This record gives sequence, C-alpha cells and structure tokens, in this order.
Amino acid sequence: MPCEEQMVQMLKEYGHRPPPQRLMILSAVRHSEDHVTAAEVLEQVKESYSFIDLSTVYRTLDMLKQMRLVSETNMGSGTYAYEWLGQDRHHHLICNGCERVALLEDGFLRALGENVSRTYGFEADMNHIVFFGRCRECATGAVERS
Amino acid sequence: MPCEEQMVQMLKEYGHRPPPQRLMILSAVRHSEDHVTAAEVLEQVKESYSFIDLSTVYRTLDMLKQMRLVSETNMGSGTYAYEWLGQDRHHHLICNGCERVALLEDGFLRALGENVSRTYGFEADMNHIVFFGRCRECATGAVERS
DNA sequence: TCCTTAGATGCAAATCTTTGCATGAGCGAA
DNA sequence: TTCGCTCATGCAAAGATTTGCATCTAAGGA
Repeated sequence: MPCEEQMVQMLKEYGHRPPPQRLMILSAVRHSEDHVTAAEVLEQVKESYSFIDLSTVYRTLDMLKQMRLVSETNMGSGTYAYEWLGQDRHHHLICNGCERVALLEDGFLRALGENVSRTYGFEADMNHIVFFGRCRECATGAVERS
Repeated sequence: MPCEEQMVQMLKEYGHRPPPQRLMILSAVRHSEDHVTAAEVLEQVKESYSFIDLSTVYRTLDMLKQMRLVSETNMGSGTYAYEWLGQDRHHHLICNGCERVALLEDGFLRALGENVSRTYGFEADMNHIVFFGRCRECATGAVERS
C-alpha cells in the first residue's frame, strides 16, 4: 500500500515512529468522508485491534495536528471534530440560534491568512475554521435564546 | 449603582431574571481587567457568597454569551476564557510551537465579518477570536513539535 | 548481536464542562 | 393576597479530553 508507506516516511521525517496503532488511526482519519470525533476513530480502529486506548487516539490526533496533516475543530459544546487536510479546504458558520451549519468558502480565510502572514509574520492554520453567530433568519427574527 | 440597574434592565428585556448570584457573576466578569476562566469567576464570587456553584457560573456565562455581552474563547487544551465585550475588541494568535500569544488587531476580522455578512447574510461573532499557527521564529526554525 | 535510550502505549486518575433532576423563588393572573 | 407557573439554583453524575506513570518496544551504536 503505497499510501501507507508514504505515511511511514512522513512520520520518520518528523522523528516519530510508526507503530501499528498509529498507522491505523492515521488511516481511519484519512479515509473518512467527513469529520470524525476521537470516539469514532477509536470505534473504527477497534474493529481490527481491540486493545487500542482512547488516549492513544487523542495523542496521535494531536501529533497529526502538529504535523498539519489533520485539522481539529471545536464544534461547540466541548467536542472536537478531526479531519484529514485534503485538497478541498472549507470552513463553517454555525448559528447559535438554530444550530444550523453552513459552509464558508476557503477564499475568505485564505485572504485573511495571507494578510495576517504579511503583517505579523504569523502562519495561521486556516484549516477548517468555525465561526459562531447568527444566520439571517435568526438575526432578523425576534430576540433569540437557543 | 447605575451599572447594576442597567444590567437588571437588560436581563429582563431578554426574559431573564436577575437573581443575586447572576448579578455577582456578571459583575465579576465585567470588572475584570483581562480574560477570566469560569473557575476564576467562581473564586471571586465566593468571596461574598460562598454557596455559589460552578455550574451556575457556566450557565450564566452561557447566557451572557447568548446575549453577546461576553465572549467565550477556546484557549487550547480544553479551557475557555471569558471576557466582557467592551470597546476594545482584540484577537489572538497563539503559536503551537512556542505557545506565545500575540495580539491580532480587530480590523482584520471586522473586514472579514463584513464580507461574510454581505455574502452569506450570516452575522458572525467576531469577538475575541483565536487563531492557532506558527510564529515567525517557529516557522523558520527547524521542524517543531511542542 | 546485545545494550542503551527515547518514543509510545495502556491504564488510571485528574480536569474541565455539560446535563439531569428535585427544590426553591419570584412574577403575573385571579 | 394567594396560586400556579416558569425560571434558576445546587448538587450529583456524566462526558470529553488531558496528564502521570510504569511498562514495553523499536532503532542505533558498541
């Protein structure tokens, strides 16, 4: 599996080892269609290796985040979603009123990121950002409290 | 205390009641110089009313967030900072490498917010946003893993 | 090949935040 | 003024994530 070998290579370049658990976690995130939670990753990995621990999942996810291979997004109410950083960067607008999730195109944030980089020399991780707020309906409606 | 009366008025407009605990929490956040955590608010309120519970603090903070009087910011590692939304809006850039916190001027995000509003009709809460990433030093240095 | 060493793991405990529930308190209607 | 209703509270328990620690393992040097 060439994709796996590539991963092993990458890990080594970062001074990490490629134990099987780690590769399984990596694969689980990489081949997910959508965001996944740590618990979902655990679930999936357990199908082939049942001794895996949740803390290992979190630690690996954290490592992948440091390597900028995976994004971590706070989805509100204290849970995080993880996503492989493929080609199609996208972001979200989550309404505090009706909880709907809308898509925010990458262009907006790419522009901001470049701006910040030019001004501050800070390379912000503009991957899978979430902004909370009010959608049009909730904003124009009566006073909201969700 | 006129500032307190004003708060009571505001709460009522939102259909909330102004029990003493709530007003104390509100006051604690409002008169803090800087961001505070829920635990810090608890600590402070306890000085005058020791039966207050942490969950009440969280719930009140949440209410204030809904009312857009207070911002909630994920400071990484699962902790949140709360801040009264006064005049001087500001944001942060936190480096994943060295953990330093830099200031990001409001202009950048205000512009983005207006852009998003125009395009999507979504009123994003651009108050006290945090972007994680790499500062200049860490970006140009060797491969980092904090 | 054997040893040393640093990296990873699993388990358990600690943190931080959220949620459920019974109780208590204030406001409006009668 | 009294009753009924809804909002809030405190307490306890549940979730989600992080951290400490002893153990295990792989990679490189002797």
